Parts: sequence; C-alpha cells; structure tokens
Amino acid sequence: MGEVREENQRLKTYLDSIMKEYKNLQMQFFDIVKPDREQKKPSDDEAVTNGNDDRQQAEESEELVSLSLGRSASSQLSEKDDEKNKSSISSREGKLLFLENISKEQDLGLSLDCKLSDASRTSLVETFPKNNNKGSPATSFDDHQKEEAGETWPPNKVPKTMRSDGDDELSQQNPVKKARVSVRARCDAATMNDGCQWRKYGQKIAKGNPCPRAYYRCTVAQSCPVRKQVQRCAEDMSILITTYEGTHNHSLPMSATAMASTTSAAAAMLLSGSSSSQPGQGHGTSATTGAGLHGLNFYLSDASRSNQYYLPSSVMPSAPTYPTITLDLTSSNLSSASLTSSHFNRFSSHTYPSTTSRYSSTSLSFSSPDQSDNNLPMSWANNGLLNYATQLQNKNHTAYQPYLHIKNNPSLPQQSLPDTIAAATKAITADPNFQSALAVALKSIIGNGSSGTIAATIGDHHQGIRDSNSFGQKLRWSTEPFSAASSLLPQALQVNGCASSFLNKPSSTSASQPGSFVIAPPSLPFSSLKSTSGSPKDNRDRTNLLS
DNA sequence: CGGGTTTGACCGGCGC
DNA sequence: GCGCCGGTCAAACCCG
Repeated sequence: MGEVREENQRLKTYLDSIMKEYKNLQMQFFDIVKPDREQKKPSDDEAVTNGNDDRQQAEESEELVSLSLGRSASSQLSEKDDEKNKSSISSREGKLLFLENISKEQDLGLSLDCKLSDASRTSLVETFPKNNNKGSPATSFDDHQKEEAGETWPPNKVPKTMRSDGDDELSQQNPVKKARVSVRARCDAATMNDGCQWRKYGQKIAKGNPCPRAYYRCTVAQSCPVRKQVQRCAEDMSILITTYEGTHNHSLPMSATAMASTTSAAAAMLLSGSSSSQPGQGHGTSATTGAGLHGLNFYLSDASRSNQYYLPSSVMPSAPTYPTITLDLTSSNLSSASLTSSHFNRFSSHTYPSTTSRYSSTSLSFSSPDQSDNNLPMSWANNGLLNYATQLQNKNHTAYQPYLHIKNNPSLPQQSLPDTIAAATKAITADPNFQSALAVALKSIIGNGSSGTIAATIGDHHQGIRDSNSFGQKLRWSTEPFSAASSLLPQALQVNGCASSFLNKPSSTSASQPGSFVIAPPSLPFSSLKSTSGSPKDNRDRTNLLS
C-alpha cells in the first residue's frame, strides 16, 4: 500500500506538470491563433459560434472535444447541456474537475462523439439528435453548412426516407474530412462484438478479396449515420477487418462506448494530424516507432507527409476514399508478421503508389503475442490512448529511427521510469492533439460508467479502484486486474492497475516505453466480454454478470 | 408479425 | 461516353 501511495503521488505530480505545461502551451497557442483567425472570414465564425469568445473558437478549431461540448452547451437545451458546458469549461480549466461529473455520464456520453468531427465542423450536427435539432441554433449553422459543403452524408446518396422532414440536417458532412477507423482483429465470428447494435444492409464482393464485404449501419438510433464495413482479410481469413465511419448521434450502450470512443479518438488523431500536416509546416506525424510495450507493438505511419499509402491493399477494405486510420489488433507476434508488416509498410511504401489513395493512411498496430480471445474490442480503448502517448513520446525520442533498429537491438538501454515519464510528459504536452485523444479516452470511461475509476486513477491511482465499487455500474473485477475475466485479455493489454509491476517485468521486447502506462486506466471493464452477438440485451446481461 | 438478412438492381464517382 | 467498382436500396426471404 505504501508503494501504491507513492506511485499515486508520482502520478499526481506528473499529471500536474502535464496540465501546467498544457495550459502554457494552450495560452501560446491562443496567442498564435487569435490574430490568425481574425483575418479569416468573419461570417463563417458568426455562423458557427454562439457568442463564444475568440479563445473558445480557437480552441474549438483545434480541440475537437471542447468544440463539441462547448457548442452543445451553448446552442442546445438547457439543463443537460449546461452540465456539458460545465464539463467543457472544467476540462479546459483543469481536466480533472470534469471527471467529477460522474453522475452526468450519460449527458456526456452523447456529445463527445463529436470529436470524430474535424476542424471543418461539419459533423457537429451529428451530435444533435434529430428531435433536438429543430429550431436550434444548430439548424441555422447547418443551413450554413449546406451552402458551404454542398455534400451530404451518406456521401453518395442520402436515402430517400431520410431526406424528408429535416433529416438532412443530420446528414451534412464534409466528405473531404470524413475519417474512417479500420480495426484489424482476429475473430472467428462474422463480426466483432463492439457493443453497438448493427443492421446489415448490404453485402458485396470487393475487388481483390474473395471474401464478401458486409455493410452495417448502426440501429441504436434511427437516424444514426454510423456505418461499418466488415470483411475478412484475404491473406489471413482469421483476421476480421472492421471499418467504422461516422459519428454516433446518440448515447451509446455502455458496452459500446469504449469502441466508439477509441475509434473516435483514432479518427480525431488522424484528422487533426492530417489537418496540421500541411506541407511546409514541419509538423509531420510520420513517426514510426518501435515501442514494444511488453509485447505490445504499435506504430504510427502517417503518410500525410509523403502522400504515400503504407498499407497493403488487402489491409484496407477498399482504397481509402477517406482518411483512414487502422488499428491492428491481430495476434501476430511482435517479431514476426506484425513487425514485418509494419516495417514493410514503413519502408516499402513505394509498393503502394500514392495514386491509390487520395488521403493519408495512418496505421496503429496493437499487436500482442498472445491474443487467444478475439472479442476484445473494448480492451484497446485504453490502449489506444496508451499508445498514442507512447507514440508521442517516441516521436520525440525515436522518431524516424529505423524500426528494425529499435526492434533488433535488445541491448537498447531502457529508460528509467521517471525519465520515461518525464519524456512522455514533455512529449504529450507538446502535442495539442493529445488533448483530444485524452479527453476522448477519459470520456469513454465516463460514458460507460467507469468514470470513478479513471477520475480516481489520475488523482489517486488505487483509491480509485476501490471507489469504483461505489458507482452503480462498476465492474467488480476491475479491482482484480488479473481475474479470470481479465485473463481473457491478451497479456499485453492487461495493464489494470499494475503499471509499475508491469513495467518492471523483464520484457523480451527491447523497445519498451513504459512511460505510457502512466495514464493507463486501471481497469478495462468491458474488454473481455465474449460474445458474437451485439444485441443490447446480451450486453446488458453480461454486464450484470460482471457487476 | 416484427425485425433482421439476403441479394439483385441501382446509383454515382472515377479512370480510361 | 463507357465500363468498372464501391456503396446503397429495397423486395423477398428467413427466423424467433
């Protein structure tokens, strides 16, 4: 317990420093952005704001989460949204305060999906349920967007049944910035159980893959624009490639928030990264890193700078008409397929000419050496955040280093934990996109009822675990990181409350960057729910079992 | 009978 | 302009 308390203290300290640095950077950012925005067309700002000051506008353009929350609060209904607003403000003020709004998790659950939206602001509309949209400021905003975008969602055609009675207000999308998140995972079932409710609306044989591609749309809400495509990998039939597109415009089932939030976070990373990777800005996110986290491999190969397509065509269900980020959850051993693939992707990009892609592709591989369970869509919600942090860290320390150099160098000196954390802190605070990713991940916890856990995790790492049981929907086994339930997770993904011991474990993979575990939530509450069914009933039942 | 799936037709974008 | 291809529609079908 003493060690635990010490660790909590350290975590608090690190978090404080992160927040301080973030605030400083934020202020600098405002100073930079403010004059820049003043030069831009004022009518546009008028249309999209509701009396917010310039600072908030600037923040909205960069921080997708704050964008959605702020607007929701100011433009929409009253009480509920006031609380969203509180959360938004508090997130700006200190990020921790908003975690106290635990009881408002459902309220938060709705709007934060907006972070999938991009700087073009178009998918803001999606965050408003149809019924709330009528006559609201968002409507006029949307009308404005219609003029600007001239495009609708779905990209090709809006169903006739959705064109009437103002539904097209929901469908405005800027197709240029529509992000997709592709998830590769080993799964025997026809589709991964991501906790959401889907209805199949089509199936097609796509070129280059004998396996049919299935099209699903979200049926949790009638007007939800979210679609997903499911297709088996041509080269490895055991790998299921699920591509998500769009933003839920409704509160998600508890079991679905992790997946949705992570895909949203990934999309936000992709969009914000690509949007800030304009040629000449030098911001490039092309950091291929060899961060083996105890077998947890990931890499980020944002091709936006080189405008090249890093993924084998078989990886992508289709040529990426939209910017696509791929989360690789396949069980390929770090040292074999996944590594080879990532290396291949990184250095053999010429194999996939840029003409096949109009947008960049970003690939994140969360490969683990032992992933017997295939239904782990929730588990990587947290790891997405972890690895983003790690990636940021590596961006500073190992960016552009040859991947194999990192991988094949077992003698590579391991950073001490404090050094690593300090480096991670520095790296994290240096990247404004992380704010979105962090908030999204936190939101995923809050939204699914684990808010107490994450809130206390940051403030009091282990006290939070205990406190988590005081919340109605906490999962008991979150207090037992290596319980039977959690053992279904791949080892590399089990970071439940065991950051230090986990990190201290000798790792066969040399490139461990343990600092990322600092912000790892201690529980992965839904990751091990095994089911091939996505029905809410099933999810409820399983949740009840666990709680 | 209601809800989900199947499957051929249809549509629009894109390359040639 | 034509054909290919991805994506969607919707009637028919299936299932509990």
